[in-house]
Amino acid sequence: MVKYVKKCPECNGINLFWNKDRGEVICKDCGLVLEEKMVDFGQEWRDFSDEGDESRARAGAPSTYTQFDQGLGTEVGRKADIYQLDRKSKNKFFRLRKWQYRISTAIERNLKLALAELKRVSSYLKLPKSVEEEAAKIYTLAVQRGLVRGRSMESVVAGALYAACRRHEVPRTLDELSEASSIEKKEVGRTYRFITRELGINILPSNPADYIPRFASALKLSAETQSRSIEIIEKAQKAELTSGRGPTGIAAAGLYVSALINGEKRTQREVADVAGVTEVTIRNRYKELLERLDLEKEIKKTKKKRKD
DNA sequence: AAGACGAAAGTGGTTGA
DNA sequence: TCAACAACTTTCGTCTT
Repeated sequence: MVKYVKKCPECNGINLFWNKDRGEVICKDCGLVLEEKMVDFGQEWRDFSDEGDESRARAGAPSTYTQFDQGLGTEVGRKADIYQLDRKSKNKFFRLRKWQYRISTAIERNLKLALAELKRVSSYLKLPKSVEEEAAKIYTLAVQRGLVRGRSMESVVAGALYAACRRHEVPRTLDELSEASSIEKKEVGRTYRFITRELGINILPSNPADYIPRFASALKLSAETQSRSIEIIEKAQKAELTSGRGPTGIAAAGLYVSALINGEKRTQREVADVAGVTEVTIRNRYKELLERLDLEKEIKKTKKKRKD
């Protein structure tokens, strides 16, 4: 596999490799396999590596996005390469190398800092490693596409983490991301939307049920209450009470009702605080749930029981 | 007195002309 | 680009437990 100094037309990533045996060029960032004929363009595709280097078997650490350069470095040429060049080419060569150096060091410095921040926020939120990796990947793509320009590095990190959480179905609220990264909630949401749109990823609305375990444990509710609230949410989804609504509000209302039914009452205030919505939103969802899912009987039942 | 309820006005984002 | 719009919030007064 030979590394090219050329950007991927799909994701604009710089990690393109030419597999000589197969005659394919593969982008390590988006997995795109470029058409063979692109290789034939010859001069467009500059190969700065020397053969011997690459044909040697290489066994290294697995490539990872949380390392700032994925464990792979790019360099324009070596000293040995230039002996065969005339003066003009030499100048060109040095110019190129200077630029390559400037660009790559700037990007690498940024990535180093950003990934440190990313790790900090991620561990603060106790996110799984897989999410951290995904976020690092998203951030790396964002940097390569120049999406960080005009935005603070921290907010892009927060946005990338938020996106990664959603893709792995371990959603955190914007409030939590905001608190962990000390970026305003609005800003996190804004950059999240921006980078997901620009990178063309994701866009599947998060499932309210994904929030239940975390909210429930924060409120010290029993496992029965948890599973009951998930049932309620599933019913609500079938009754089309969930589309267009904020998932956290639905999760909060479901949890509130099931707590009532199981005689583990929490105030609307408590649930609202944990879920990061207001009491009003809980009330609205709660009302809809009662109307459409006739849960009133069940609540009355538990009320009677408590009297006994 | 605390919690639940609901009306009214304001905010930020989406959508469609 | 702008206005209408839906969801959610803030605030506040009233009712219930």
